[in-house]
Amino acid sequence: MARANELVEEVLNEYRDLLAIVSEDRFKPRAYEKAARSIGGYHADIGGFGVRELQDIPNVGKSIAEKVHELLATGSMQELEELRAQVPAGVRQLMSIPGLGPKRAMILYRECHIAGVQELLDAIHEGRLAGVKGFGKKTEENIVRGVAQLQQSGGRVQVGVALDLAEELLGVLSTVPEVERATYAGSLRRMAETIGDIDLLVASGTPGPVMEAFASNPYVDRVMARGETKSSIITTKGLQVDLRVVPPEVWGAALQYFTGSKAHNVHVREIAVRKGLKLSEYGLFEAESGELIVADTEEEVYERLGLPWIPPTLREDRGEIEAARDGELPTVIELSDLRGDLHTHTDLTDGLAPLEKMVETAAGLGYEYYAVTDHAPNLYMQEMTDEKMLRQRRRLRELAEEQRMVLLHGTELNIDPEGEVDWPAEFLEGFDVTVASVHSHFNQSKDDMTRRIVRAMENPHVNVIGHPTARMIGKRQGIEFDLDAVFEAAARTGTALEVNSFPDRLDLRDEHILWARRHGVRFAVDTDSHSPVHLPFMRFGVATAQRGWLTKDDVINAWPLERLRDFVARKRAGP
DNA sequence: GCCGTTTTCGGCCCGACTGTTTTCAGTCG
Repeated sequence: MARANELVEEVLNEYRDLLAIVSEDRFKPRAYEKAARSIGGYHADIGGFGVRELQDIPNVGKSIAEKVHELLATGSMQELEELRAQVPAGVRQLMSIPGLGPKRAMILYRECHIAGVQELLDAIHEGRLAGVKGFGKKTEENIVRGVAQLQQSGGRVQVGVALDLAEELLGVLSTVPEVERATYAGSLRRMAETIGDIDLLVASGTPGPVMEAFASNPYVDRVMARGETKSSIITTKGLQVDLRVVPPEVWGAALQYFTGSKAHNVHVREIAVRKGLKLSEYGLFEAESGELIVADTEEEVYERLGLPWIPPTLREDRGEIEAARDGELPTVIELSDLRGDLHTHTDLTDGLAPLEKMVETAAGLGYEYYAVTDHAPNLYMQEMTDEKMLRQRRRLRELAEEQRMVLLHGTELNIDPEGEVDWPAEFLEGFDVTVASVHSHFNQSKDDMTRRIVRAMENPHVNVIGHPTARMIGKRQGIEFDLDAVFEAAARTGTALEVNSFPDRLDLRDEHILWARRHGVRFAVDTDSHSPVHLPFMRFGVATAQRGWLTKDDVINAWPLERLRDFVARKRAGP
């Protein structure tokens, strides 16, 4: 089961939104937001916590602890229900439109009785917003554009969300005795960055009980289709899930078929046709006789087509089939190849856990080394000082003595509009490794942005560019720069580009990695963890790296420590 | 509502941007 923390975080965020809509107090909603974040990132499962234990969580006081406890015990919160009665869900939905916040959502509801995105669009088209305070022509245009943007990403969820749900559902299905094998296929198995619907595949000789269990599982909102071997549901979170049950002996062919992508499958089937064969979800057949050749495993299917098994993350028909045919398929990086994480935070800045807790959790993952990279002073809100940084370094060196894992002291620098970073060279010298990122002035011109990032990479003390495009999936486009110029400079200056593993970033994204790789760029697959529970996000970064065809040789934190240190030292030494 | 080397009140991350505003509120990162 998912931790109670995530449920509570979600509920508190809803409470925060509703409070922001109805309340004049700006700080109360903020308090709930902070509590939600602290609970979501808390290292322990709060499922069985009492009020006293809840209050030990930072930013959770008596009042919130009592509400959370009520939620855990009864499944609901009295005061949330009261707010829900005051504010229709559609009003909160208005806040998902970029540029529209709680205040103007409330104006729309109070003055125009608008309680939904479609109602808002209708009102704009009918000119009913004319004269409403705070809604001029420009604002109307922005809303229309914002809604279009929203609908474009419509219905798709981040891969992390889909994966959690898929694993929950597989947990349910695995309790059915008739299920021999069960897994997820489709875009989720390919680890695409967003998922439109989840495809589950089950091997079973008796589909009936499997379908029954699927259609009546606790996540079902409604059953869309219910057949003998194929059913579709909409979950309570609005995501569609398709289940297909196949006979165990055709597992491999079915898995290959339902994993896709469509383009990959079309291409593979063409190869089959040229060999006088026919490939379907039921197996690989002789075209003439219809005789079954293989269906048991994916490996056999590919092998009979003259191909090695192709990792699902590569199956996008981006040249992987030709590469496989020619024996040039890269051995893509695996999670187990990662020797360390080079971008992580603690509660010295905006992380949620102390240094000791982060280090302890990372050590449990079996890393050889681990870098702590808290924010640098120019991100003013973090209130970093030289003294705080040096004190952290001393503590880290102490901790290192009790560790088998090597601890590296780093920082996440801020790339200012001119491409300068926080500290002078003398101070930067003291770090083992640094990440530098764009955190502000996102809308510089493309040329200025390119110059800015290249300038930062030319700094001998900048080793990794963090989340290079600064995009937020489904929320923010990301900055624009000349990709070739930046990738060329990264390779030339010996600066790694990050593959940020956070499921709402995945930055660089797969296409950019493929592109950068051709310039000879090195990469760092990092989690940017702000809590111990973020450290396992590495799997998403690794999947993204695979989708960009990276091998362990391309990734600096898959290197032995000495090679990594040499990478830093060479850059500092200069050309 | 939370929190405390500003400690039981009075702050709360600061700055930029945008649009509608005539000096600022709302929103976002």
